[in-house]
Amino acid sequence: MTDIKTGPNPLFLREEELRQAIEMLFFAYRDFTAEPDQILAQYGFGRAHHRVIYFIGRHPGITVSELLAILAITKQSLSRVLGQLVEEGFVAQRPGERDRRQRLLDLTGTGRELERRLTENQRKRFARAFREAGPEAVEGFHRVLFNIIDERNRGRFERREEGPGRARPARRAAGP
Amino acid sequence: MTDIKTGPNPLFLREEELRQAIEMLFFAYRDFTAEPDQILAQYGFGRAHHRVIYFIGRHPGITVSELLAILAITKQSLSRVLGQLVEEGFVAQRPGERDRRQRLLDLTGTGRELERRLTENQRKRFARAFREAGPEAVEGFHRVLFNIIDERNRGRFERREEGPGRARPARRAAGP
DNA sequence: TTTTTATGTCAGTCATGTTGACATATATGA
DNA sequence: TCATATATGTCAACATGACTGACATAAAAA
Repeated sequence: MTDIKTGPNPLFLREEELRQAIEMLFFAYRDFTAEPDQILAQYGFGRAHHRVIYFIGRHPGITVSELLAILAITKQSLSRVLGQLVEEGFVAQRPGERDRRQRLLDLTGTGRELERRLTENQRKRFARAFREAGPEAVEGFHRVLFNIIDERNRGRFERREEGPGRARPARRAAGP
Repeated sequence: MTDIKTGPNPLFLREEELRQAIEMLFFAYRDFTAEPDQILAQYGFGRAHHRVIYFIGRHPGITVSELLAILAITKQSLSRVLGQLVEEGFVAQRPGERDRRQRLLDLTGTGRELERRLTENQRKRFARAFREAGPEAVEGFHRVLFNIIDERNRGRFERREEGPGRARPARRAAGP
């Protein structure tokens, strides 16, 4: 029943390693969002505004549905936040060209400015962490975090080694 | 003004790498908490309850102040959540021995059970991610995430290579 | 004995999510 | 062309988990 010759129980070590990972993710996420949250508060905005600004900046001309799909919130939730951003001049909208029901979203100058200010903070935090941890650690970080994400959400981080324009075939559901 | 001979602008690549990291953290955290959130909902609890249960399980006999320090929320916020957990029999309290003002907190059997159920989910997710990414990646993940956390919160993750009981000297504030 | 500390409580507010129901304009297919 | 589906918006109500501010109590410490 009892291991002989082994020092501390390896199952315990594994358990401890996993708990450390869980806690690190908790503290990292909290510290990672704290400073942007403070900046946002100056504008009367919250973290939800940051997410909207971020993804519009990342995907100029994104539609409302696409944004909803990324954020995975209800349209009612988005509407409040997005409405404020439009009204206060951080986000501009224009009708879709092929489909005029769509609202295509873009950041205004002011919006880009705020986006830069918010994201620069988080970029710098990662830049520092990457620098201090070294390039191999960065690769490892990427690999682990990629596997933490639900499979259905990994598409945007897929490494494309294939030639351009070559759509990757849909991954089969796990199985033989 | 324009780089000759270099392919894609390396500054752009770096920017892209940093943005990917930012987004991965967002999606990972969301997916990581989604399943426990669903379990909690069955009990009428939320993520805040999970955090309280988790840290009481991790530090049996923890005081209210210590818990507040870890969670970094106000006592009013904690009080609601903790109150429910006590009332519904997931957390037990006893007065401190040396200081009878203190409330020492422990999980009950039911509490431990729920804690296990919640955390097992997250542990498994990390176990799978670690397995698929490999041990070197795990080390890298740890190094990067450690550096993402605010310095003042890193203590709990410090690798202690020194002998037991040997307190590590406080790190000097950066500077010459 | 006075002051500080650990904790609790009441009351109100805010940000961000939810559900459900219904409205409108446009696109698309039979 | 007409019917249906889609993209989006809006109103209303509610839940969670944070916040601030003010005040209360018991026990420890000076």
